[in-house]
Order: sequence, then structure tokens, then C-alpha cells
Amino acid sequence: MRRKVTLKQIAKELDISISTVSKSLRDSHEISEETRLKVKAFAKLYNYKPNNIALSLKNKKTKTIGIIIPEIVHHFFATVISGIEHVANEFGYNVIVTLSDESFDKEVINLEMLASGSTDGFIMSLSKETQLKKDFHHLEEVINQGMPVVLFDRVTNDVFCDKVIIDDQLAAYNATEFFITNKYKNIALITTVDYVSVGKLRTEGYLKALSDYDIKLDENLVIKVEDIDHCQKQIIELVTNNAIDAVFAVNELFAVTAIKAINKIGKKVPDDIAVIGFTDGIISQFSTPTITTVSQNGIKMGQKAAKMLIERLEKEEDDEQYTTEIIETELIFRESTTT
Amino acid sequence: MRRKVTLKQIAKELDISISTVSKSLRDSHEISEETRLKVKAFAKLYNYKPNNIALSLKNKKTKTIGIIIPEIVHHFFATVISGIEHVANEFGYNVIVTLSDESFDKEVINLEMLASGSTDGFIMSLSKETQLKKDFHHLEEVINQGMPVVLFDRVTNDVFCDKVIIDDQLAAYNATEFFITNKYKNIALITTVDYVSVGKLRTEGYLKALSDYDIKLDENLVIKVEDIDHCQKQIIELVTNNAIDAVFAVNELFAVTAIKAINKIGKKVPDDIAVIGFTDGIISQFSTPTITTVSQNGIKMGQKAAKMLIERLEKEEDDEQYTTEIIETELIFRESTTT
DNA sequence: TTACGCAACGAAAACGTTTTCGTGTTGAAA
DNA sequence: TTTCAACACGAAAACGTTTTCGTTGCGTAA
Repeated sequence: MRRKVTLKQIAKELDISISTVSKSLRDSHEISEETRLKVKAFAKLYNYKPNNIALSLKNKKTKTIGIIIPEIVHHFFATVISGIEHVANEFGYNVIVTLSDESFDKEVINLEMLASGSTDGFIMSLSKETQLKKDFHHLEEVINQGMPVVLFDRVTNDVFCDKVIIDDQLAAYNATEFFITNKYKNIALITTVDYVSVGKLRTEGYLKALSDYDIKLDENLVIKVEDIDHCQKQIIELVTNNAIDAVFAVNELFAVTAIKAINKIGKKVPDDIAVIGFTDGIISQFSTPTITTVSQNGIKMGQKAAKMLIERLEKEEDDEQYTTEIIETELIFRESTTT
Repeated sequence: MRRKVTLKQIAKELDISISTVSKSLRDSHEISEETRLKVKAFAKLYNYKPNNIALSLKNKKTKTIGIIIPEIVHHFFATVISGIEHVANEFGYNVIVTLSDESFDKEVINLEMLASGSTDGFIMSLSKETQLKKDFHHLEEVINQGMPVVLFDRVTNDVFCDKVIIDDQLAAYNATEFFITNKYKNIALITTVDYVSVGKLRTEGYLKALSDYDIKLDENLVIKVEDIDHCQKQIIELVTNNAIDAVFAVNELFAVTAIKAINKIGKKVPDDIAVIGFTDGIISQFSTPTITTVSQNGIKMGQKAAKMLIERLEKEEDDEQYTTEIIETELIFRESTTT
């Protein structure tokens, strides 16, 4: 077993000082060509690579980005990580990923863990519990210590930092408007409970569209799902008890569950009831029928978030000008709607 | 902005030595209770947290696991990461994720990057290109340096290390056998090119089942897909030109594409043609019809891989006994088959 | 008084780098 | 011969810890 070789070992072996070795490898003009070449040859032979940890300690830079997200087994979050990772890599950064599992405590623990020197900054999406508690002390703490944070998707107005989001409200408005202008009259909404920030915004977009087109809200057509794993019953009741001709769902799962429920009661998508979902993930692309959806480009969000973070990391003076970037969404038309 | 506080600063502030501060915080009996309490109070007030980087350098342990996978936007890999992350967290480790994008070069670069001090060990799944080139020097290099590596799913016999896999051949055998014993006669196989290790093994399982049941192989019923993004044409040809009554696909995408192709030519799944896929992901669960599939528990694979790696990291003497763990698979019956 | 033991603390090394600031040797100019 | 610059290199600090090994000062036993 050939252990990793250090400057000290090379120095000893060649009977020169550590400084000389270091300078040789960094092509310092202080060192004679003879010595330089000798050291380089030796280093190459023993496959010398500078120790990242030592460099981090010296430079007070880890070249590492911390990602904290609610979960990873989720197409959207996976795409965001992908976007972040590629940009990070391009700029010589690594990413270290931790999961909050939608828990406030885990979010805090992971944040503090990584904030103790492991990363230069953070890219995060808030856990449900954090959004519910509205407790952001942990974020303020790290920001106060000078570590940049970029929030994406599930953000909050209560903390000042860079953010990257989509215009959830507008996207939902557009989807609802599409239904309205295509003569759909009874448009149901399947959404989340209000403390989920994006769910709330999408609900607002739906309501605003109805209001703008002078359509009276029928409360029976709106259901707010608490437990995503047991939404089926609620959705089946919705489609059976109401004469609806369109469904807007705030995520893929709700959309596909609605389609299955509609099939179950003997109606057809899109002929009897049209469906639009949110997030262009695997389900929307491969379910039968494929689902018309609001695309929410996770890759782009990740890329943008990474760029914003790195830009802030690489300029020394910290300006307090935070920006909120909005990623474009679009309606992707598929088989679950007709035009 | 309150920068992070160090031992040195506390020492200066309290006019005592760094050693005393350190010892106080670690509850050394060498220090008087008075001093200890004073230091602890001060440290708490200023929210002192030991710097991970400094600890890593001193202890020569990073408490970090490197994960290198071909891609992350892929349900199976996401579940594996999830499994790894949770076990890692439980044992006080962080995970740092990099993607090879199926490229040999990126795999090598990322590996070398992380091997330079950033992580204590690796959990990897090989890129396609690496499997094609059969070049594993980079792996041997890090293993030789004393860094443990655990390979999962896409592994190779050419490198000696711990591995965690499923019995791809057996799983494919069982799926094929299910078709055979249920009177299906013309069973098609949609698989990958042979250099993808798991694809090859699954193909072998299919062939073995046919052979064991004295069914002659019809070469026309086997297609090997090179480019996963353009498999559609090939698959449509398969189902139109052959009188098949069953399809075994070595992944979800092939399975769902087959179903769509079958629908397109006016036949029904499962009544006219039954379909079994591989990997119990989102597609299998939510497509219409839902797809009978070989479950490949990514969470468990990740957990097991993490446990194996950590166990090896935590015991000092390195034994050379490598083990290959096999995760159980099972057929999950859904709507794409009848019994 | 001397010796000794103990309690409480500090100095310094070590982990692996980079970089600043010497320092000694050479050769050439004055 | 003296002086000085250029050259080539080394010593040491610094990053933030932990830990070993002193080193005090004091009380107590001989």
C-alpha cells in the first residue's frame, strides 16, 4: 500500500527544504531549473497531489457548496442538484448534499454541521416544517457569519439573501386562464395546505384567474391535501361528487392521481375532463395519457442558483444587494388537454 | 457581521492559553472548575464550534464519503443516494456527490479530486464508458492508497473491493420464468448493449430461462438498444413485426416505451401482450397500466453500501477480505401482467 | 528546612500547505 | 580589494485543532 506522499516526504527524499519543493511545483522563478525539474519528476513519479484539506485550512476556502434539500428521491430536486453540480464542477467546486427530510431539526443540524468549516456557502430549499414554524434563526446565523446562502423554490421573505424561484402564481394563473379561455367552466383545483409556500402561491394564481374572468369560486372544487401519501380518497370524492370539466393540480402526483380517479369513474381524459399538472417530471412524460403541465426547469434553477452563489463567493467585498431571480415557466401541451 | 470565533480568540479574550481553552471545552480534569465554566460560558455566548477542516487535518479523517455516480436525474440513483445519506448521517458522516455523466474522464477527474484529502472513502457505480474501456486504474490507485471503495450496481470483477449488487441474472431468470410457466410462448427481450454489466447479466438470465425450459431462442425477439433516447423506433419494429405475447424489458423506460408501442399498433396490455420491466421506479408505479416489475431496492443498496464502507473506515486494521453483498429482488405484480 | 506530590495551567509539536522574509554564495563592477 | 546585485535556497509563520510534556506554585509529610 503506497500512502499519499506529502511535500515533507519529497523534501526529505531529495534532501532539500519543503519551501523549495513547494516553489518548484508551483513553477517559482526563485528556483533553478535543475532543481525544479528534479522535483517535478519526483512528484510525478510518486503521483503527488496537494492535500485539499491543508489547502482549505490555509486559504480559508473549501471550494465546496453545501446543498440542503427536503428530499432527493424527487425528480425536481434531483434535476436541481444536477444543475448545481455541473456549474459547481465547472468552477472547481464540489457539492456536499444533505437532506432535511422535511424536518426543521434536521435542517438546523445539517446546516450547523456544514457551517463549521465544511462549505463556503449554501444552496437550500426549505423544509415543510421550517415553513410551518417560520423559524429562520439558523439561516440568519450563517448569513451573519458571512456565509452566502441562495434559497430556491421553497423560499421565504423573512430572510435576506439571494433567491431563485419561478413565478408560481403567474404560472398557475396561466394554466387556469388556458382552461377559462378554452370554454372550460368548472375548473377544480388540487393543491397543498397553505403553509407550503409554492402551494399557496399556485392557489392564489388559480383564484386570481377566476376572479379576473368573473368566475365565482366554487369552494367544493378546491381541495387542499395535507398528506400526500393518502390523497387518493380526497381526489376520488372530488371528481365523483362534482360536475367538473377541468382539473388543475399543483404537482405531478396530484395530476396523475386525478387522471386515475377520473378513469375509475368511467370518464375520459381529456374528452370529459382535461387535466393540467405542475412540474415537468417523469410522470407527466410517461403516464397515459401524457400530462399537460407547467414546466419548472430544475436544471436551470440549479444552474442559476450555483452561479449566483459562486459569484458572491468569488468577489471579496460583500455587497448587500440581494436579488431574486425568476426562472421562466411554460405550459407544455400533451395529451391530457385538447385545444 | 460576526465572524466565526476560534480557540485563539477565546484564549486571548480570557487571557489564558489556547490549550486551556481546548481542554476546558473537552471537560479535561486538568482544568479547575472555575476556569472550565468560565470558558464554556464564553464559548456558548459566542457560539463556538470547532472548525471541521482543522479537525480533519489533525485527525486525518474527513468524516466524509464520496459518491460518484453516472447521473442523478434517475430515480434509482436518487434512492441509492438517499439510502447512503441517511446511514452516513447516522454515523456522523457527510456525503459529497459528483456525477460522471457516463464519461470515463469525468469519473477519473472526480475521483482524483475527491481522493486528494476530501473524503475518507468512496461509493461508486461505474460509468458506461468505464465499463466499455475496462480501464480501472483510477480505482486501483485510490484503493492502493488505502482508501476503501464500495461499488454498487454497475460493478466489475476486475477490481478488488466490497460490492453491493442485486442478482441481475437471477432476477431476469425469474421474470422470464414467470412468463414461461404462465403459458406465454413468444417472449421478447428489450435489453442494452452488452458492455453495460447489468444489461448483460439480465440478458443472460433471460437466455438461461429459455434454455432451461427448452425453448428455442428466436433472435428476432431480442433487441439490444444502444442509444436510450432513440429506442422508440427499434421497439415499434419489434412489436409490429413479430407475433409476441410477452415482453421483458431490462429497465423502466424500455418497458413503458414498449407499452406505448403496443397500444399504438392497436393491441392491449396485458391482454394481448404482457410486459415486465426492471427497477421499481416512478414510471412503473404511475404509468397506465401500472407495470409489473423487478424491484431493485435502491434505498437498501445505498444503506448497505454505506454500512460496508463505514465499517471498513472505522476499524483500523485493514483486512483484505472483500465481500459482495446481494440485495434481494422481487417481482412486483401490477396491471401489465395477468396471472 | 527539604522533599515531594499534586493541582492548574502553558508551550510546542503535529497535521500539509503557501508565502514572506531572510541568508549565504557567486560573479561582476568599481 | 571592496561592494553590491542576483541567484538559489531555507526558516518560519500561519490556518485551527488536540495532545503530550513540561513548568509553575502550593500544601503537606518527613
